[in-house]
Order: sequence, then structure tokens, then C-alpha cells
Amino acid sequence: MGQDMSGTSLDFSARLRAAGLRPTRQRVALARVLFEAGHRHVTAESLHAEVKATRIPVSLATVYNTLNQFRDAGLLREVVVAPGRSYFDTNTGHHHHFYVEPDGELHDFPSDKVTVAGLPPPPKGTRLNRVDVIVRVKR
Amino acid sequence: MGQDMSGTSLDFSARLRAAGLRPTRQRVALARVLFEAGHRHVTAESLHAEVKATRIPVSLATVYNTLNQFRDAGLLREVVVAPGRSYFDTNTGHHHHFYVEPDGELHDFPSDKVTVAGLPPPPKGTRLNRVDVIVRVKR
DNA sequence: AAGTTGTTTAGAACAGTTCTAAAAACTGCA
DNA sequence: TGCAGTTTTTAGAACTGTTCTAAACAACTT
Ligand SMILES: [Mn+2]
Ligand SMILES: [Mn+2]
Ligand SMILES: [Zn+2]
Ligand SMILES: [Zn+2]
Repeated sequence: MGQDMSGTSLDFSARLRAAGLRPTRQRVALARVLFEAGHRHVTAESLHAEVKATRIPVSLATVYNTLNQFRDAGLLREVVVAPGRSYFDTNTGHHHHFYVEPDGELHDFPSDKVTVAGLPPPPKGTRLNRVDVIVRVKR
Repeated sequence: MGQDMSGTSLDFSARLRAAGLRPTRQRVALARVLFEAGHRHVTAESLHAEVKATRIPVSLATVYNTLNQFRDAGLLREVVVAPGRSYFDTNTGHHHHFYVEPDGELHDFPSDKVTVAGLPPPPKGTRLNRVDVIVRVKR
């Protein structure tokens, strides 16, 4: 009846392995911070600060490497809404964003109730990849 | 009956003055490159390269200063679609963008035929500022 | 023309990100 | 469990786009 935490770290290991990534201490620590709560939007710096609090040593270079690997593996999505820094989004499903200025906060909203109609056809020689809707709001 | 170009530079001077900016040689040269043709999407580097071709000396620092001033004056709009660099858009009206990857090209499309319906209300304590639609396309 | 103020400039500085190459750690196999 | 082979991590350097500094210069006012 006690809470079972024993499998948690193994789950992340398995998930990393499934993505073709060795489950190293650093990657597991980062995956834990990223994926064990609900959906998140982090920057490299913010994630680095968070993982440092877990007392597992992770360099900033590894945070960048790992974010890029996770993104390439489809575990994260990169979001660019403001000059100078990237956000990484644990929600890889189809959704859109509120961007709160000047706080720099990102909030998801589902795309299934949103209709984007009347888009022109893609320019010659290109094909559609994705439609991003960014709702910029002010405090 | 000859073509009248004599007023052109004065027009830019007037426009700059109207925006509260002294019509210096550099600002007029940049305004000319930016606004004398149709709508454009430039980066600081690309604009710097272009204005250098006019043989009027303009430093990169001035290009950045001027782009920021023009944006603050409402003459330009800043567009952020990819990590690492800003685009500046001479089209300040309401419109949306195609972003061609990996070229980094931006193309306008009018927003008056596009419907974005079903957006959730802005988060508590915020008010709507703008809705950006970015259609990402691949070659 | 002189004085005042605003602008431009080269170069330094800065922020975010990527690179380098050496040390450390993971994995498969004895 | 030890070892070899390979991947990962790391500190720090490097790099890119952008901003800052403060001195020279140019525009406007009188
Ligand atoms: Mn990258
Ligand atoms: Mn700026
Ligand atoms: Zn999101
Ligand atoms: Zn545009």
C-alpha cells in the first residue's frame, strides 16, 4: 500500500533508451525535472537552475546538449517567441501559446477548439510543416 | 516630363521628422533602402550589407540603433520566428507570415481572409495584444 | 558662427549558445 | 567482475547576434 517510487527512475531510463539515448545520470535527472510533473516550458538557464537543486551535478553544456537531443528525439519541442532565447516545451502535441509580456511566461492552450481558416496555399516549391498561433498578451 | 526624383529624399526627411527623428544622412539612407520599394523583411546584417552598397557609410551599430528606433516609432515591426536573429518588417499593418525553412525566408499574407476562431480568453490579469500566425513550410 | 543637443562610430562588452578535447561513465562481452 | 570500445560530460574557449561606452561628429537653434 506504500507509495511505489522504485520504478520511477527506471521508467525514465526506458524512455531514454527507447529514444536511442543512453540513460546517464545527467539525462535521467533532466528528464525527471522535465517530465515528472505536468507540461512545462523551460529555458536552458531555468532548467539548469532547477536541476542544480537536485544536487546531481549537471553542467550548462550538458543542459544544452540534452535539450537539443530531446528535441531531436521528439521528446521536446522548441518554441521561439522572443529575441535572444529559446523555450523548450514538454508538450509535444498539437497546441498553441499565450505569451505574456513582459514576463516572458508561456501558457498552452489546446488547438482542437481553435479554427485557423482561410490560409493561403504554401509558396511555390514548399509544403506545409506546421501552423503556430502565438497570442501575445500584456499584463 | 522628366522623372522627378528631387522630392524623394525630402519625403523621407519629413517622414523621419514626423516620427520625432532627425533626418540624418544615415537614417535617410536606411529609410530609403527599407521603404522605397515594396514591403521587406530584413535582418540587421542584410540591411547593413545593402546600405553599404549605396556608398553611404553606416556602421553596424547605427543599423541596430536605427532599426530599434524605427520599430519604436512604429515604422517597422519586429518578427521573431527562429532562434538567434530578429527580422524587421516594413509591413506594419495586420498580416501574417510564411516562414520557409531552412532558407529563413519570410513571406507576408494578408490577415483579412484568415479567421482565427475559438481562442480561449487571455489568462487572468492580462489583456490581448496581438495574435501572430506563423505558417512554417519546408522546401 | 557659436553653442547646444542629438547622432554616429569603433571597439568593448554582453547574453545565449555551440564547440573542443580531455576526463569520466556507460555498455557489451570476456 | 574486469576490460575494451564507445558515448557522454565537462570546463572553458569560441562564436553570433546585439547592446553599451564614450569620444568625434553632425544637425538644429540662436
Ligand atoms: Mn540547436
Ligand atoms: Mn531591442
Ligand atoms: Zn506549449
Ligand atoms: Zn511581414
